[in-house]
Amino acid sequence: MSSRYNHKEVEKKWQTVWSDKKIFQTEIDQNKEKFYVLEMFPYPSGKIHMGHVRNYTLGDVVARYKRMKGYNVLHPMGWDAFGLPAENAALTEKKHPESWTYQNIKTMKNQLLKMGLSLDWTREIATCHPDYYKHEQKFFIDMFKAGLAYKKEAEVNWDPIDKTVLANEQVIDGRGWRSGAVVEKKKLSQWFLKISKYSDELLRDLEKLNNWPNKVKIMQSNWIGKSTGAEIDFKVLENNKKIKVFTTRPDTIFGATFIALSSEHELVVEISKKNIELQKFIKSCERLNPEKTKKGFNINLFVDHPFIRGKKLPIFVANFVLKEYGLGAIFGCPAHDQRDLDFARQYNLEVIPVVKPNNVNLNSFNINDEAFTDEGILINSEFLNGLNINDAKNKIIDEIENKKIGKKKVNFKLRDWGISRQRFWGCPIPIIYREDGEILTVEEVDLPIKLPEVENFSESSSALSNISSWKETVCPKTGMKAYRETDTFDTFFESSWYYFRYCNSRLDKPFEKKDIEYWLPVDQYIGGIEHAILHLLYSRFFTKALRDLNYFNLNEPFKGLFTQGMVTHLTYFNKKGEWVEPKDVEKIDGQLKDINGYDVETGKIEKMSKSKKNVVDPNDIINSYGADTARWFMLSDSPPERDLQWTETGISASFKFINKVYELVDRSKNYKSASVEDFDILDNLKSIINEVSENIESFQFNKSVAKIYEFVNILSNSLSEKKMSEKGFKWSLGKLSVILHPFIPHISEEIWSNIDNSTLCINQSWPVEEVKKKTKFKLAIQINGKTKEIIEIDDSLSKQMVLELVKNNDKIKKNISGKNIIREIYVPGKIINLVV
RNA sequence: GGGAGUAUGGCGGAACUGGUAGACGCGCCGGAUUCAAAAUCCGGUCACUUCGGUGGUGUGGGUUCGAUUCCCUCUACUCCUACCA
Repeated sequence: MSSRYNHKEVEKKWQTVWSDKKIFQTEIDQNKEKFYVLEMFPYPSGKIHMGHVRNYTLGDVVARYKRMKGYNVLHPMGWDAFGLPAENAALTEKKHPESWTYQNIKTMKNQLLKMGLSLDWTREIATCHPDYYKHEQKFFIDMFKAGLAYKKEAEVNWDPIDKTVLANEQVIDGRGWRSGAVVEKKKLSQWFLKISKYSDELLRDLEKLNNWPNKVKIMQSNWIGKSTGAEIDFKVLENNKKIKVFTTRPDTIFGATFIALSSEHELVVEISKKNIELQKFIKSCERLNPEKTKKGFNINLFVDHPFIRGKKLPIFVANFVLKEYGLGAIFGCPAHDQRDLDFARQYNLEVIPVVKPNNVNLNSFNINDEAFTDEGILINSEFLNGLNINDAKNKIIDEIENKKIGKKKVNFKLRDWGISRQRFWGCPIPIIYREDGEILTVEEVDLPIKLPEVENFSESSSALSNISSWKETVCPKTGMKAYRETDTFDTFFESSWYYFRYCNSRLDKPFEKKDIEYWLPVDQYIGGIEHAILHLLYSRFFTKALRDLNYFNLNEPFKGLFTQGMVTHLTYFNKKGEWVEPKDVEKIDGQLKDINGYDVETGKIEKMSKSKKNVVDPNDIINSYGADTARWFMLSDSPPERDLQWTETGISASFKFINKVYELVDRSKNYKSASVEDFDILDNLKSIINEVSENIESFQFNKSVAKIYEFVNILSNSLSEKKMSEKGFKWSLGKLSVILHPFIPHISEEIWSNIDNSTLCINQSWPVEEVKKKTKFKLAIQINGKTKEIIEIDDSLSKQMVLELVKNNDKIKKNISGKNIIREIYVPGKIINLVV
């Protein structure tokens, strides 16, 4: 494609101007309303991908628009710089993860700079820098002192060949990704944060997040998993010990026919010490999927039924009872729980129905292979008989509390957040273990605990526990020998507070309270749906925890959230079934061929990924078409929340548009026109401008784009047919550059500079146009709801006058001749409907 | 199994609280320009049609003067979650 518009030159020029004039550097200004726009910061993996381009383009539209609307906009960027890929790269390249990371940051920053984003780069952060992570070491110490951080045993994935702990993503089909060895579960003592303390608040406050997608709120709410029920004690006959059970269906207690315990229940652990059969059973369950096979082991002990005198229930160890949920123990009521029923049938246990459907006769109701879990009426349940489920629940809970054998209980699925990672490239946990067994937090003056310098990074140095020179230390108080905690933080720790750090990223404290008060919460956060639960939940927790540690007074970090769709691309594969890169595919005589001339077929449209080879490199696109073209394509057609399909025709359409706009401006330089009546045209343009604004406000950028196409088409048409006055045309071009600005800022500045060389387009205020009320409108005439004719009428006409006009219309006359009009419905400004 | 969402031309997608279905872009067709092509510009483009019309928003039904929009049924696809007692 040829063009006189030189995107490389123009884009570079304006990027330099913005940067030289420090346009995007922001400071607190109490006279202006603030607006904090944030996109989820990238992991510095090497180069930016289309997902980043889409994410940051969306954010930039908001940031530039809000700025032109007069807000004091904070729009920062940084790097989520700790993580496993750096360790892997360090192993293969024999370099320190740090140098690999900073190299990537440099490359990716250059790529982002070329996109022309309105970022305040003076606030840039990299979470792997000690000036960043030293503050989170302080947070951890505060949390530890406040009882929010604690240590307990937890399982990790252990690779017996590499003798290393593996992250979940390093375990592929149960095997270590590097060694291929079958991964073992190993128990280690690890650090946890008490997010569960905030379960209720995290759930409740979701309701206040009005500018969050419902989908995300539902996902978080399910994850927190609140359920109300009861805790009930069962007494073991043989030894008088108590088994505590959690249930959401205490109303079915009279249908209880057995007790089931998880293999890690303390009673089971105790018994299994002396019972080899039980040990074998537990071992055999490890390889079973309980969803397919439910297995139990009868330990020949019984409990008393708390409400039925003399009734004994057998106790099983069962593979379908979860150890992490509730109390690791349940009572089985087979008639009203499918899992219990499956289990009962297998071990010939009693099935006693205690709830029957409302409209079914008691005699004709029985349980076969399907448990009855719907609403109904209590039966076979003494004092509960005849009640509905809800009333029965309340009554039995009262009874349980009266008898002091349990209580009403709210249970959450949410587990505490395990933050220990047995890795090198992460933030060290500031704890030392003294030889006398004391666990101490590192003194504040000794922070940061920096990562060690390591030459020739290798497997053996990939965990801090192997670096004894770093690990060994002395207690600063007593001089006793001590060693450091060698676990590092989960990288979600860094991303849980980076949005606070942007307020003043060079400060010696994590942040200043007054800055937080001005800038937070983030008004618009934008990122992928994949962070719906973990990152966003951890950040919400962190905010509440820091609030309780008196850092500030803020309840929620992100006021508005937007989750964008993925960037997808058609896949290609050859006869051998190998994926083929799009750039290697060519259409020859209607047949797709690869570079070797072999036939290629198209596969599904999928998310861009290296493995499917359907990736398009943003760098190539920006180099050959320019940033504006890439941005325009990202914003056209697809609504931001949906997936965007990358196509070659799409990108060239965007390129065409950019050039068309340039040509239009170029051709209009000597525009001369006799004085013409252009009120209608200008009015139309004005209402288009307002619609562009509305669509930006509601995050429907694809609709803004469509409106801008209309705007440009009108201008282009007016130019060739001389429909507008010189003054009107010049006005329109000015407005065009302004409304283009948030989307494609470079060409926008270029056009603006033709109009006014002394100011910048980014500094113009966003237009709000007054559109005169139309005096005429188009009225659709319907017969029985079907449109037959459209006429233009005056606004001031009464219904009677309109009716007369309509009935005298030739076409309508024909349609209604010989028929009776039963009803006439007139909606002014829209339709008139004659019912015949 | 549980939860959420989506379905409109050849394609991506518009249609405000029910009121002219298909805006805008792509593709395709025709024309202009050109020695020719690319690029560019102009026009057309839901289907059927006896050119009067008729049908049409995944399926079937309902409410209404009027339904892409509201209610019910079914189907297909996508995502999340999963023995959560």
